Amino acid sequence: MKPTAAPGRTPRRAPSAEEAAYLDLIRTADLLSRPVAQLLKTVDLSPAQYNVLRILRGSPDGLTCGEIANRMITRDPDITRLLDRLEKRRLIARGRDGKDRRVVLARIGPGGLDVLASLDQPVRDAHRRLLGHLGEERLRALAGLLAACRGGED
Amino acid sequence: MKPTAAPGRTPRRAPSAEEAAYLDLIRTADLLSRPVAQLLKTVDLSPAQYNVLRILRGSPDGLTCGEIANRMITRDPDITRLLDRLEKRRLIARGRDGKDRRVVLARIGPGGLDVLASLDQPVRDAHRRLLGHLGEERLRALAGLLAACRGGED
DNA sequence: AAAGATTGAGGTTTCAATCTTT
DNA sequence: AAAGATTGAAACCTCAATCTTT
Repeated sequence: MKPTAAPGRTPRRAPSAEEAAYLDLIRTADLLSRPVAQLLKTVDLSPAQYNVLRILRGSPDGLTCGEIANRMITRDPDITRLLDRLEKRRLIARGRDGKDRRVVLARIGPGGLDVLASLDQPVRDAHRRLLGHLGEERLRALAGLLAACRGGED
Repeated sequence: MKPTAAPGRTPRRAPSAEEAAYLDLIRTADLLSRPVAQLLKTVDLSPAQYNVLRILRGSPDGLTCGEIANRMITRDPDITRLLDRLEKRRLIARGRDGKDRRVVLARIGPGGLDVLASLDQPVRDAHRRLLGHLGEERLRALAGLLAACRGGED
């Protein structure tokens, strides 16, 4: 008996392994990022803003826009206005550098450190809740495969 | 000799395996989705719009907003305006259902099918270019791990 | 001219509130 | 009242053009 499609469903060629993995990857990232974004929203931070704060916490001497852009986990073509919003809330401070007056150094402030501190444990909990059931071994296998994905042509 | 941090870099506790995998996942999804989004932009489609068209191609009898939302690879809380834009370009058509006049059925049109047809090969090529170097075995392992990720608490 | 950052304009996303039909 | 879809307002993202300093 030949395979039959569900009603109203046009059968198409089987998806390639590449396409299947690609879709799984996007879908999974979206699914897992959502609860974290929800958590961040309780303190009115977008994932990108949170990412910037964590980057700046790691470099208390301050970083230029370009350096921040390089370290972002997600590409962002408008660091300026991202920093604008954080500065308006006094979570960070900005200033021109003394030597090269083209560059602007962004630094995290006490307010930013406080917000981050209040999020550290909840974020860790969320990660564990979302991925802890995989166990260390599979998590490392996953990390390895993802690194291999990023080593492709593009 | 005790481990020393890079200049200006505040050392922090080693990230948990969950956090590392989480960040890798988000980063990788962003990185891989970008070239595809670029390709779609050549025909003025966003990834979400492309996703809707593919979903509708699979169901020529039409689907309700709710059904479309369920099948989206990425969650979208505003299917209405997504469809608005596609309808304005005559890639899809919409109409109220006869029986239950609350529901709106969206159907793909000839224009939408044409755009999709023009994209099928380039999209396949992009997937292969991005992920083909992994090989079938690792791709399947990846798909399995991603499925396990989605089977978590949330 | 090039590097670094900012601004303007348009489209998109998001939440919540609303409208319509059951 | 509940399900299904639409609308309003505000924040956000993106591209290209601009400004400033080297």
